Amino acid sequence: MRWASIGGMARPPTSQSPKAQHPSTPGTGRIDKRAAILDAAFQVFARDGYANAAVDAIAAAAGVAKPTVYNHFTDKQTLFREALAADAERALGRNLAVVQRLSDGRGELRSRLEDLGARLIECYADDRSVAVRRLLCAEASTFPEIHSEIREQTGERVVAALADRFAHLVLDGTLRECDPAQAAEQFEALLAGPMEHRSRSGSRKVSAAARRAIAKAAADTFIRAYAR
Amino acid sequence: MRWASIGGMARPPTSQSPKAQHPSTPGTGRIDKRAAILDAAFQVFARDGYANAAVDAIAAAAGVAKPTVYNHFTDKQTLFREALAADAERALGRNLAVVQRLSDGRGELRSRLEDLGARLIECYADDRSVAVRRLLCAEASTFPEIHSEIREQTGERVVAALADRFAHLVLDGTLRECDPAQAAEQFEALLAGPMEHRSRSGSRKVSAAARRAIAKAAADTFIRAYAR
Amino acid sequence: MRWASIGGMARPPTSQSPKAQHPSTPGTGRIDKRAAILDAAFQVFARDGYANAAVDAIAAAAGVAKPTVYNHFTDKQTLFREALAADAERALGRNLAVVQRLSDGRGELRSRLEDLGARLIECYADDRSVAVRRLLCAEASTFPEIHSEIREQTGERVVAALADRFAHLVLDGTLRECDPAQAAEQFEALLAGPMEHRSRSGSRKVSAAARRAIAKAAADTFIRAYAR
Amino acid sequence: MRWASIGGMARPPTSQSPKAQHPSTPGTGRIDKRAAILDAAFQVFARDGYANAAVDAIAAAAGVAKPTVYNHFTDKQTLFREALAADAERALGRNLAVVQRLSDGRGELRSRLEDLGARLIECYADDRSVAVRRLLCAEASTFPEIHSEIREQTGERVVAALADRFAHLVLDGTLRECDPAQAAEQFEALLAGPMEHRSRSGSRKVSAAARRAIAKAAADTFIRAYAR
DNA sequence: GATGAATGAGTGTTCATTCAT
DNA sequence: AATGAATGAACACTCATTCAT
Repeated sequence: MRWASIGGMARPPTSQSPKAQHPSTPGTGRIDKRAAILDAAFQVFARDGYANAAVDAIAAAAGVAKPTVYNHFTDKQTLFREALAADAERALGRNLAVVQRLSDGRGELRSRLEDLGARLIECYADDRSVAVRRLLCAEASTFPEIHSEIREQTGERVVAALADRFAHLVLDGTLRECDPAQAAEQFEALLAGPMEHRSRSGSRKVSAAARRAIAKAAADTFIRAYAR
Repeated sequence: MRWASIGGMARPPTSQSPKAQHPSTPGTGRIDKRAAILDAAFQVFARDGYANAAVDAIAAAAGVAKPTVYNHFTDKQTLFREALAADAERALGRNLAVVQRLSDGRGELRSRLEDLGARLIECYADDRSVAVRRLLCAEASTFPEIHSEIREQTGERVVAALADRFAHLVLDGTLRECDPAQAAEQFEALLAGPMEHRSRSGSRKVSAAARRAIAKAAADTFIRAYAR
Repeated sequence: MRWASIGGMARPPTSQSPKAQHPSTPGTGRIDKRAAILDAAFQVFARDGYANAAVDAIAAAAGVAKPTVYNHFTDKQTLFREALAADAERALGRNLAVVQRLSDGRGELRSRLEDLGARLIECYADDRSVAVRRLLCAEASTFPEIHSEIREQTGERVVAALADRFAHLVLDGTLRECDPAQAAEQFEALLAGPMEHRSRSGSRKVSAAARRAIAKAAADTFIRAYAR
Repeated sequence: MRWASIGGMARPPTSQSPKAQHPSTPGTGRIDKRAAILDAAFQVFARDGYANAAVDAIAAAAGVAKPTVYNHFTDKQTLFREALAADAERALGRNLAVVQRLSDGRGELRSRLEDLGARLIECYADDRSVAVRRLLCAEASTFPEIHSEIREQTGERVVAALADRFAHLVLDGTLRECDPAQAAEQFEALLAGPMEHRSRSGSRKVSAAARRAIAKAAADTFIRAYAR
């Protein structure tokens, strides 16, 4: 999945009023703050973009003083990198779990692919996912390394996992002889491309029905092209 | 085409030394300057992103003084919008011309699709194209209207033109009964998705061979799925 | 004179209310501002030291906005350098004029030396002189070049001028055969050393009587050591 | 002595790895730390100046945590004062010892003065001495009291001791009738002035030969002016 | 119409200082 | 007594934007 791979689940509501909250478990304070900052950073970066995101705003959102941010992360850049990475990690797990289902599924190929597609689209449409793609794309020239890192940690691995599933399906005769990597890449494209198109790069919501239709169409085209 | 639609041709070498150049035709000076500013703006925005692009830098690149920029374009935002729009217009023509070839072509379906795919990928890989996609994506939340405007002027119309071609192919029996719009959307996705993947959102070059392979694979899958 | 060479005259009262003052001579505005900034910078640096001097404060003192300061001088460092240099130039003239008097004087050697000493001490005790020495000394390790530059432009040349006068006095038999450079260095030391001592590096005033006494003592010792 | 009076001896190598060193005598730990901090503070202040010296850096250099510094010294200011005072105390001893030699010496006046001068110049040229003078001068307006305190503890007393020696020399007829305090002040000036000049306020080294020459010249002038 | 100069608002970053442990 | 973590206050520097010419 180009970007679908970077899905995200709703993050736990961390940043509470800093004074009101006396950390339940002593010693967790540091970690709490670090997590709160990462989370706030992600939200602010997502909302304002890298350049427009004020560290002040991030600190405020995290319920922390500005220097505390710099205490945990040396730089605005570093904070950016780590915030994205943290989110990417969460997303990776979610995406891989979805792909795994393909092998576990017992049903007919078509329904299994439709289901897989629908779930990957869900990941792709997730707000945090959209935000990460935007940020990565926007800062691709400023932070080329981030882009590579995160993509390798997520997108690559998801497509690879997908390719692995397809390879099995080739072996057991469900799919025709083909390059599983290419098949995976195309399956992902058939999901993400139309979604990107319809959602206008994530700037408008796509109805559940439309999402389902995209998954159906992708599965249909894929089966026509690859099923034995 | 999601973004491939926004291809660009090399723009004419505009920004010359401001003092050295005395506009040949008197009265053209204003227009010259306006064009020079638009061009410089595009380059600087493309290089630095919206937020990081200094109006100073744009003015310098255009060989004008900063207030001159503000005389022609009220805002940095306006300048951004117009610079992108100017580029999009150029790109649209190029893309439509490419799509038109599909109907003119006389050869076999496969080779015509491969050719079309290769040319669209060329548009997609063009530096200015990449830059526009990046900028649109990056500022999608800041300027949602821009995104829609430009997409409608370019992407939409290109996919529509493609759908129109496919509709003809359905009528003449080359393609099976299907929704031409969906077919167009998917064909575009099969080209753009893998390109985006391989080029890491345009941050690394994709070899000509690889591009050709993507076009071939897209045509192959498309034919298997849609040819009668 | 070690530092006495860097005397200063009261600078003309430049920085007036910026709004109230419409530059009498049109076109002088830029220069006015530049001078006002230099002057304000000197005062603030002198009062607070380099590190503690806020550019904000300098701008305010000059009746200018902060960016205007950066418009005229790229850096805080540059501003510092130029402010000191500007002052040093003024001081040099004053010191050289004083030394020149030695040759013009017609009276007895002792009274001429006492007079010279007293005038050099006046230069040395000048507030701006004290400030420059402090700043140079304080930032000697941060801006080693400044130190050299200014010293060469001032201190060196004053001692050299003094040596030149003494050389003449050797030739006309007023002073015994000796190294005029060394004599100049020592004469300066006999003035500046006790002044530095008594004024506690310029942090307390030395009475006019005490200053006169120092000059007298220096002249006396010098004559005993060097007069024929 | 203006500043020559503030000489320094190499301070014992205090700051060891804080963890590795378990104070041999229990209970000495506090004192060890205090000394380590003072020493580190001196070094950092000397290197960076007062304003630029980070308490962080001092703590690190001393192998302690920042709050430990604040436990021992309430303020950055206090730390500064005490660090300078500690160094001054060491220097005083050294300088007085040098002056004492004048009376013990048995040789001819000239050689004794030359020797005294050379030794005082040695003190004056010492790195820590140079640093202290710089710091005192730099912060003279910020901490006027420090300046007085330290000068009284060192400079004053050294000049006084010198004056005392000279008084004896007047009594035993070696020197002519004169004000011994003034003689002392001038002798010191003849040493320190040229040194300051030649070393460009301590920012470049002065060769041993040049130092010797300065001492010789000072002794010569002094003898011409004050010997019977 | 074009410009040199000026500015108000804001940004990232640092530092002396203080709690809670 | 010593520390890790947190903070409020500043500060250098930049930028989009506007006058006066």
